[in-house]
Amino acid sequence: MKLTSKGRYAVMALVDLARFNNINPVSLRDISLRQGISLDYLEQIFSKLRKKEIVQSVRGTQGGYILNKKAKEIKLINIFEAVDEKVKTVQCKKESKKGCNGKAVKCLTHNLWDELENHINNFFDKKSLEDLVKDNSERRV
Amino acid sequence: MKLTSKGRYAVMALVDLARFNNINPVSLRDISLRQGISLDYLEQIFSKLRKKEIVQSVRGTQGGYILNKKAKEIKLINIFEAVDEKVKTVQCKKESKKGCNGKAVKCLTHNLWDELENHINNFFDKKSLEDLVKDNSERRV
DNA sequence: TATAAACCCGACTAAAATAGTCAAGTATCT
DNA sequence: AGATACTTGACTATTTTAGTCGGGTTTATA
Repeated sequence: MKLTSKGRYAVMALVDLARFNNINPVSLRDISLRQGISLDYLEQIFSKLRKKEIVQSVRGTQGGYILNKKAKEIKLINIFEAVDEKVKTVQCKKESKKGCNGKAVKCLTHNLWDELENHINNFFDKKSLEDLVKDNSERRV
Repeated sequence: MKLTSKGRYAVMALVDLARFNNINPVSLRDISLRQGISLDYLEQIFSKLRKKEIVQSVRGTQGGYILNKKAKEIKLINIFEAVDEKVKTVQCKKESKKGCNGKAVKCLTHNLWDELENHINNFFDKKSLEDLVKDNSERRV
């Protein structure tokens, strides 16, 4: 059970962006340099974040990205969903009226995985980008 | 972020085993048939479970596996650990005194991933095999 | 108005992880 | 002796991940 780089990078990049998100847009180049993430990869990630309206882009020289909402209103879950990093605990998600894996009954542990999914998503639901930025500045004092 | 089949199968198989774990050992063949898991794959999984002393094997005809502890004492976390299904949220785990990724500072989100890991492991720590078996028999009433 | 900085987009690919399969055993009950 | 079942290690196909690459388009500014 592991978190992929895509999700991790997305969060790291947005925390970075949020910290510098004053007047001017922040370029991916800067984020790339500060966070050590490949620029090309960042572009892919931000393309998704933009489509889900988490960030806005500003094209042209001096362009970059800005947050599209307040940091407080951007939850981890929104970020992960935007980059297709959902929590998946079972294959048998389609719930075809009956049970899992084509069988007539729910698999023995179906409830467990549902619970686990909720447990994790609950964590992602609570944490906002603002929380992360705060955590970080506090730690530096 | 997803759970792999190995971990999922391990739990499913052990719940199955726990339910039939009366006097006689339970053969992997039976578990394989009941749970729809490849026998060869189950063998790999049980080899690990045995090495970590979660189950005991009984060889020969009428052989199979039995739990090596009470179902109450087997926690999900023990099962996942046994089959190498740990929760990994960061690459930079080696904590080389200083920070992550060879840099001098902890990455912006390091604390977050630690928290997440704890949150998930906490769930795995609490759930025992007994809980799962109970859940299941209650649901059938 | 030319240029460079930056976003935009889709296709491609190497490496790693996953989810098995396969073959050849050994132990034990009947 | 034969069948059942565990034991072990090597092999492999598939999928996913984590990028790379090559071409765009937009816009500030010199």
